[in-house]
Amino acid sequence: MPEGPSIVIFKEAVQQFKGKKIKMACGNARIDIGSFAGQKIQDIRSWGKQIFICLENITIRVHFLLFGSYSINEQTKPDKSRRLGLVFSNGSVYFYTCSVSVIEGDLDALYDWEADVLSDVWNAARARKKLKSMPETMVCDALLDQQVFSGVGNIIKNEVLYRIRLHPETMLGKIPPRKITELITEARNYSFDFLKWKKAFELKKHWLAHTKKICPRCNLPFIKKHCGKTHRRSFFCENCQVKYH
DNA sequence: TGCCATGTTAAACT
DNA sequence: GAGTTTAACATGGC
Repeated sequence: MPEGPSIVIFKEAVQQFKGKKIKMACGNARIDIGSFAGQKIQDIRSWGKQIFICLENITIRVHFLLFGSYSINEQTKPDKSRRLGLVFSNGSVYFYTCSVSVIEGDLDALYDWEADVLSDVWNAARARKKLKSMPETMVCDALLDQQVFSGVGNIIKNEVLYRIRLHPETMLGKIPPRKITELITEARNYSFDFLKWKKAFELKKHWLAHTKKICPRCNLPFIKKHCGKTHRRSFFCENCQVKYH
Protein backbone atom coordinates (compact mmCIF):
# COMPACT_ATOMS: atom_id res chain seq x y z
CA MET A 1 0.00 0.00 0.00
CA PRO A 2 2.89 2.41 0.37
CA GLU A 3 2.98 4.74 -2.66
CA GLY A 4 1.67 8.29 -2.36
CA PRO A 5 -1.80 7.73 -3.84
CA SER A 6 -2.50 4.95 -1.34
CA ILE A 7 -1.65 7.35 1.45
CA VAL A 8 -4.06 9.93 0.04
CA ILE A 9 -6.81 7.30 0.08
CA PHE A 10 -5.98 6.60 3.71
CA LYS A 11 -5.94 10.28 4.57
CA GLU A 12 -9.38 10.78 3.07
CA ALA A 13 -10.71 7.78 4.97
CA VAL A 14 -9.59 9.14 8.36
CA GLN A 15 -10.77 12.71 7.95
CA GLN A 16 -13.84 11.60 9.96
CA PHE A 17 -11.58 11.78 13.03
CA LYS A 18 -10.46 15.34 12.49
CA GLY A 19 -11.62 17.46 15.42
CA LYS A 20 -12.39 14.34 17.47
CA LYS A 21 -10.93 13.61 20.86
CA ILE A 22 -8.81 10.50 21.35
CA LYS A 23 -10.62 8.33 23.88
CA MET A 24 -7.94 5.68 24.07
CA ALA A 25 -4.52 5.11 22.54
CA CYS A 26 -2.53 1.88 22.47
CA GLY A 27 0.18 0.05 20.57
CA ASN A 28 3.79 -1.05 20.78
CA ALA A 29 5.44 1.81 18.91
CA ARG A 30 8.33 3.11 20.94
CA ILE A 31 6.87 6.53 21.54
CA ASP A 32 5.03 8.10 24.44
CA ILE A 33 1.54 6.86 23.61
CA GLY A 34 0.34 7.59 27.14
CA SER A 35 0.02 11.31 26.45
CA PHE A 36 -2.31 10.91 23.47
CA ALA A 37 -5.56 10.09 25.22
CA GLY A 38 -7.73 13.15 25.79
CA GLN A 39 -6.14 15.15 23.00
CA LYS A 40 -8.12 16.45 20.09
CA ILE A 41 -7.02 15.76 16.50
CA GLN A 42 -6.18 19.14 15.02
CA ASP A 43 -5.48 17.97 11.50
CA ILE A 44 -4.58 14.93 9.43
CA ARG A 45 -2.22 15.61 6.55
CA SER A 46 -0.06 13.65 4.18
CA TRP A 47 3.23 14.33 2.47
CA GLY A 48 4.25 11.76 -0.09
CA LYS A 49 4.24 8.37 1.56
CA GLN A 50 3.72 9.54 5.11
CA ILE A 51 0.74 10.59 7.14
CA PHE A 52 0.70 13.18 9.90
CA ILE A 53 -1.77 13.19 12.75
CA CYS A 54 -1.50 16.60 14.33
CA LEU A 55 -2.32 16.74 18.05
CA GLU A 56 -2.34 19.80 20.24
CA ASN A 57 1.39 19.97 20.86
CA ILE A 58 3.02 17.28 18.79
CA THR A 59 2.49 15.45 15.53
CA ILE A 60 2.40 11.70 15.06
CA ARG A 61 4.15 10.66 11.87
CA VAL A 62 3.35 7.29 10.32
CA HIS A 63 5.25 5.74 7.44
CA PHE A 64 3.97 2.40 6.17
CA LEU A 65 7.32 1.36 4.67
CA LEU A 66 6.95 -1.80 2.58
CA PHE A 67 4.57 -3.95 4.63
CA GLY A 68 2.52 -1.50 6.61
CA SER A 69 -1.24 -1.75 6.79
CA TYR A 70 -4.15 -0.20 8.63
CA SER A 71 -7.73 -0.79 9.65
CA ILE A 72 -10.47 1.76 10.19
CA ASN A 73 -13.55 1.15 12.32
CA GLU A 74 -12.91 -2.57 12.54
CA GLN A 75 -12.53 -4.88 15.49
CA THR A 76 -8.89 -5.86 15.71
CA LYS A 77 -7.33 -8.82 17.41
CA PRO A 78 -4.46 -8.39 19.83
CA ASP A 79 -1.49 -8.34 17.57
CA LYS A 80 2.24 -8.01 17.87
CA SER A 81 2.29 -5.99 14.69
CA ARG A 82 -0.07 -3.35 16.08
CA ARG A 83 2.11 -0.27 16.34
CA LEU A 84 -0.56 2.27 17.16
CA GLY A 85 -4.28 2.34 17.73
CA LEU A 86 -6.44 5.42 18.27
CA VAL A 87 -10.01 5.06 19.46
CA PHE A 88 -12.60 7.80 19.11
CA SER A 89 -16.27 8.08 19.99
CA ASN A 90 -17.16 7.59 16.32
CA GLY A 91 -14.67 4.85 15.42
CA SER A 92 -11.05 3.82 15.47
CA VAL A 93 -7.90 3.54 13.42
CA TYR A 94 -5.14 0.97 13.82
CA PHE A 95 -1.69 0.95 12.25
CA TYR A 96 0.30 -2.25 11.73
CA THR A 97 3.96 -2.92 10.93
CA CYS A 98 4.77 0.63 10.18
CA SER A 99 7.17 3.28 11.40
CA VAL A 100 5.61 5.58 13.99
CA SER A 101 7.41 8.61 15.37
CA VAL A 102 6.65 11.87 17.08
CA ILE A 103 7.53 15.20 15.53
CA GLU A 104 7.85 18.43 17.42
CA GLY A 105 7.78 21.79 15.78
CA ASP A 106 6.27 23.27 12.67
CA LEU A 107 5.49 20.75 9.93
CA ASP A 108 5.53 23.43 7.29
CA ALA A 109 9.14 24.18 8.09
CA LEU A 110 10.17 20.52 7.97
CA TYR A 111 8.78 19.42 4.61
CA ASP A 112 8.73 20.90 1.14
CA TRP A 113 5.01 20.67 0.50
CA GLU A 114 5.49 21.76 -3.08
CA ALA A 115 7.38 18.51 -3.71
CA ASP A 116 4.32 16.32 -3.11
CA VAL A 117 3.18 15.19 -6.56
CA LEU A 118 -0.42 14.81 -5.37
CA SER A 119 -0.65 18.12 -3.57
CA ASP A 120 -2.59 21.18 -4.68
CA VAL A 121 0.59 23.16 -4.17
CA TRP A 122 2.78 20.87 -6.33
CA ASN A 123 5.37 23.06 -8.01
CA ALA A 124 6.64 21.74 -11.34
CA ALA A 125 9.10 24.58 -11.84
CA ARG A 126 10.69 23.82 -8.51
CA ALA A 127 11.02 20.14 -9.41
CA ARG A 128 12.71 21.14 -12.64
CA LYS A 129 15.25 23.24 -10.75
CA LYS A 130 16.06 20.34 -8.47
CA LEU A 131 16.52 18.00 -11.43
CA LYS A 132 18.80 20.49 -13.13
CA SER A 133 21.07 20.53 -10.10
CA MET A 134 21.69 16.76 -10.31
CA PRO A 135 22.75 16.03 -13.92
CA GLU A 136 24.76 12.92 -12.96
CA THR A 137 21.72 11.19 -11.47
CA MET A 138 19.93 8.46 -13.40
CA VAL A 139 16.29 9.26 -14.07
CA CYS A 140 15.19 6.04 -12.33
CA ASP A 141 16.82 7.29 -9.11
CA ALA A 142 15.52 10.83 -9.56
CA LEU A 143 11.91 9.66 -9.75
CA LEU A 144 12.32 7.86 -6.44
CA ASP A 145 13.94 10.87 -4.78
CA GLN A 146 11.34 11.97 -2.26
CA GLN A 147 12.80 15.47 -2.08
CA VAL A 148 11.96 15.91 -5.77
CA PHE A 149 8.93 13.67 -6.33
CA SER A 150 7.48 13.02 -2.90
CA GLY A 151 5.01 10.15 -3.11
CA VAL A 152 6.42 8.48 -6.21
CA GLY A 153 7.29 4.81 -5.68
CA ASN A 154 8.63 2.01 -7.82
CA ILE A 155 5.40 1.26 -9.66
CA ILE A 156 4.86 4.88 -10.61
CA LYS A 157 8.52 5.11 -11.63
CA ASN A 158 8.26 2.24 -14.08
CA GLU A 159 4.96 3.34 -15.55
CA VAL A 160 6.03 6.97 -15.98
CA LEU A 161 9.23 5.99 -17.77
CA TYR A 162 7.32 3.66 -20.04
CA ARG A 163 4.69 6.30 -20.83
CA ILE A 164 7.23 8.89 -21.84
CA ARG A 165 9.45 6.32 -23.60
CA LEU A 166 12.51 7.08 -21.55
CA HIS A 167 15.18 4.55 -20.56
CA PRO A 168 15.55 4.30 -16.75
CA GLU A 169 19.34 4.56 -16.87
CA THR A 170 19.40 7.87 -18.73
CA MET A 171 21.39 10.57 -16.94
CA LEU A 172 19.29 13.63 -16.15
CA GLY A 173 21.89 15.90 -17.75
CA LYS A 174 21.45 14.13 -21.09
CA ILE A 175 17.68 14.44 -21.27
CA PRO A 176 16.32 17.14 -23.61
CA PRO A 177 14.34 19.90 -21.87
CA ARG A 178 11.06 18.87 -23.50
CA LYS A 179 11.52 15.36 -22.19
CA ILE A 180 12.16 16.72 -18.70
CA THR A 181 8.86 18.55 -18.98
CA GLU A 182 7.13 15.28 -19.88
CA LEU A 183 8.84 13.55 -16.98
CA ILE A 184 7.61 16.11 -14.46
CA THR A 185 4.13 16.25 -15.96
CA GLU A 186 3.66 12.50 -16.08
CA ALA A 187 5.02 11.92 -12.58
CA ARG A 188 2.01 13.89 -11.39
CA ASN A 189 -0.46 12.66 -14.01
CA TYR A 190 0.28 9.01 -13.45
CA SER A 191 0.02 9.50 -9.70
CA PHE A 192 -3.53 10.73 -10.16
CA ASP A 193 -4.31 7.84 -12.50
CA PHE A 194 -2.89 5.50 -9.86
CA LEU A 195 -5.17 7.14 -7.28
CA LYS A 196 -8.23 6.78 -9.50
CA TRP A 197 -7.48 3.15 -10.36
CA LYS A 198 -6.57 2.22 -6.81
CA LYS A 199 -9.90 3.57 -5.60
CA ALA A 200 -11.64 1.43 -8.22
CA PHE A 201 -9.59 -1.64 -7.15
CA GLU A 202 -8.25 -2.00 -10.65
CA LEU A 203 -4.72 -0.68 -10.35
CA LYS A 204 -2.86 -3.75 -11.59
CA LYS A 205 -5.10 -4.06 -14.60
CA HIS A 206 -3.64 -0.82 -15.92
CA TRP A 207 0.02 -1.67 -15.54
CA LEU A 208 1.75 -1.51 -18.88
CA ALA A 209 5.32 -2.11 -17.75
CA HIS A 210 5.57 -2.90 -14.03
CA THR A 211 6.05 -6.69 -13.60
CA LYS A 212 5.29 -7.20 -17.29
CA LYS A 213 7.24 -9.49 -19.59
CA ILE A 214 6.27 -8.22 -23.02
CA CYS A 215 6.11 -4.65 -24.28
CA PRO A 216 2.50 -3.90 -25.29
CA ARG A 217 3.71 -1.43 -27.91
CA CYS A 218 6.13 -3.57 -29.90
CA ASN A 219 5.71 -7.06 -28.40
CA LEU A 220 9.41 -7.42 -27.70
CA PRO A 221 10.45 -8.75 -24.26
CA PHE A 222 10.87 -6.24 -21.46
CA ILE A 223 14.20 -5.97 -19.71
CA LYS A 224 13.99 -6.55 -15.97
CA LYS A 225 16.95 -5.04 -14.16
CA HIS A 226 17.79 -3.49 -10.81
CA CYS A 227 18.86 -0.07 -11.95
CA GLY A 228 20.66 2.92 -10.49
CA LYS A 229 21.88 3.58 -6.99
CA THR A 230 18.50 2.68 -5.58
CA HIS A 231 18.75 -0.85 -7.08
CA ARG A 232 15.02 -1.05 -7.50
CA ARG A 233 13.44 -3.22 -10.16
CA SER A 234 12.99 -1.58 -13.50
CA PHE A 235 10.91 -3.02 -16.33
CA PHE A 236 11.62 -1.39 -19.63
CA CYS A 237 11.67 -1.89 -23.38
CA GLU A 238 15.01 -1.21 -25.02
CA ASN A 239 13.26 -0.77 -28.32
CA CYS A 240 10.68 1.80 -27.23
CA GLN A 241 12.44 3.63 -24.42
CA VAL A 242 15.18 5.98 -25.52
CA LYS A 243 18.48 6.33 -23.72
CA TYR A 244 19.98 9.70 -24.52
CA HIS A 245 23.78 9.93 -24.55
C1' DT B 1 9.24 -23.81 0.86
C1' DG B 2 11.99 -20.03 -0.44
C1' DC B 3 12.23 -15.94 -2.68
C1' DC B 4 10.94 -11.56 -3.47
C1' DA B 5 8.67 -6.88 -3.01
C1' DT B 6 4.55 -0.56 -3.80
C1' DG B 7 10.38 1.46 1.46
C1' DT B 8 13.59 3.69 4.53
C1' DT B 9 17.23 4.06 7.91
C1' DA B 10 21.43 3.16 10.06
C1' DA B 11 25.48 0.59 10.52
C1' DA B 12 29.42 -1.13 8.25
C1' DC B 13 32.43 -0.91 4.62
C1' DT B 14 35.92 1.50 1.28
C1' DG C 1 34.54 12.47 5.86
C1' DA C 2 32.24 11.25 1.72
C1' DG C 3 30.28 7.81 -0.84
C1' DT C 4 28.78 3.14 -1.29
C1' DT C 5 27.16 -1.38 0.30
C1' DT C 6 24.81 -4.25 3.50
C1' DA C 7 21.68 -5.35 7.17
C1' DA C 8 17.63 -4.70 9.47
C1' DC C 9 12.81 -4.28 9.89
C1' DA C 10 8.63 -7.79 9.01
C1' DT C 11 4.27 -9.45 6.07
C1' DG C 12 2.12 -11.71 2.30
C1' DG C 13 1.87 -13.46 -2.40
C1' DC C 14 3.48 -16.60 -5.70
